[in-house]
Amino acid sequence: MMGALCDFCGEQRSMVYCRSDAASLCLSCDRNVHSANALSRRHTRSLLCDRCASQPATVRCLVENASLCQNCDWNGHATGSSAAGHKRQTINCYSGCPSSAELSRIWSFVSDIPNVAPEPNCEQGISMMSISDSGVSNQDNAAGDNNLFDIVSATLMSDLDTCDKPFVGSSLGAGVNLLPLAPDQTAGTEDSTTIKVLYTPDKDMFSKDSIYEDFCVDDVDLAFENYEELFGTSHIQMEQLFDDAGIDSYFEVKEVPAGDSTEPKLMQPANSNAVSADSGMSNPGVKGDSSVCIPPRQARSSLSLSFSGFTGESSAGDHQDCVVSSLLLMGEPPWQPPGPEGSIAGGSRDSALTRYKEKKKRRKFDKKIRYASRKARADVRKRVKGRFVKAGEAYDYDPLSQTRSY
DNA sequence: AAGTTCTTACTGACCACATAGAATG
DNA sequence: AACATTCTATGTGGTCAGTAAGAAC
Repeated sequence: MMGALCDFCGEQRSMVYCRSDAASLCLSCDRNVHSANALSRRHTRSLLCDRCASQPATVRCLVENASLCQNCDWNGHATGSSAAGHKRQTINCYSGCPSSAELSRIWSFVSDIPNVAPEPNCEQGISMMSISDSGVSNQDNAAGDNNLFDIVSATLMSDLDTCDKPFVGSSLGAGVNLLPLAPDQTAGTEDSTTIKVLYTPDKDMFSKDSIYEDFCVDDVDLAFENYEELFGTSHIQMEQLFDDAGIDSYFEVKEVPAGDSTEPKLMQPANSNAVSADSGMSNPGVKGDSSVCIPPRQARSSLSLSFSGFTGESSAGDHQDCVVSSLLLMGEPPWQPPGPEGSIAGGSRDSALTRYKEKKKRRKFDKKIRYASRKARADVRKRVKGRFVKAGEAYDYDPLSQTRSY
């Protein structure tokens, strides 16, 4: 473990990473911050990567005895390297206010978990994301605590050595497909919109010419939780994706000359959104024309409905879940079988990626948490009707105790 | 079809205060 | 030029009032 300090107290060694807060925290501050209110308790956290100490670890290398984020794992265990065969174990995310004993249970490989007692007012204990052999399920459905990125990242990283998972084709070359389970596949879950993530056994996804090398590895962190870096935007910039040149500017959808057979036409985003299409949800805000300007919140609502099982996290994070998912899905035609005929021509995709990267550099950032410390303080500040009150004055809402003074 | 009422969704202002950054000594 | 101190502007989240749009009658 590297010696990065807690973003909150700046004193203790950080051990866990909270995606919602984009902060590395020691266990003590993790407990304090995430017991502040019901919302913060739903933040999903994971161990910090031992290698880069800046990203959440998703896998434990049993050979190196190190917790690694997706990026470090993929870099360190690249196909063809001597470390490629290392046995690895998925690291679970958690939410709530777990005690040190509970953390020890899910992170049995970590020997030095400090003794941290759960907050007395934290009635909600640990909620752990679990990985099943056939996919992923969330045991805490009642809490509405699903988190797409935990599920995606956890499953993506699980069992790299034994890629015998069910396979569903992908036009992105390989990787992750987000597919709504058929009713008969959702045994044990009551939510028919549960998303099952399937890891494809195509190890060529790491190859030099793979789209992934361009799209994920060298440009951004592979982890889905880095969607903000990947797309350089939060949900608030969703409209930006649709205005300007629109989403089309990222993935070629222009009509091409009939004679140009090397430039395949991609499906319109609205039609290519496999999840929304298959969810059976109507989407009044989205018409066939992808350039239609959708009011931001309406667009988010529609997308959220499509991912109704994934509305946990904080206000920003949950919507971002939907955004990135839909973008990923919109960027690829659904349900295509693997192989050359199912993948997008490299030239078109490369140009799209080039444009994406250029636009990413130009993009402006609006709403974004710039100071985690300020957010942390605002999260625990007493209020009257939502307004901050002076210390010592009467308040009607205390995020820490969730009690009202009158 | 036109007008009124009701419902729903969305936006921006408000508050205290720690702190980043600028200004000054 | 380098450092210390003081001052100013900024950012943070929950709630509410105001507004707009759509539905119902």
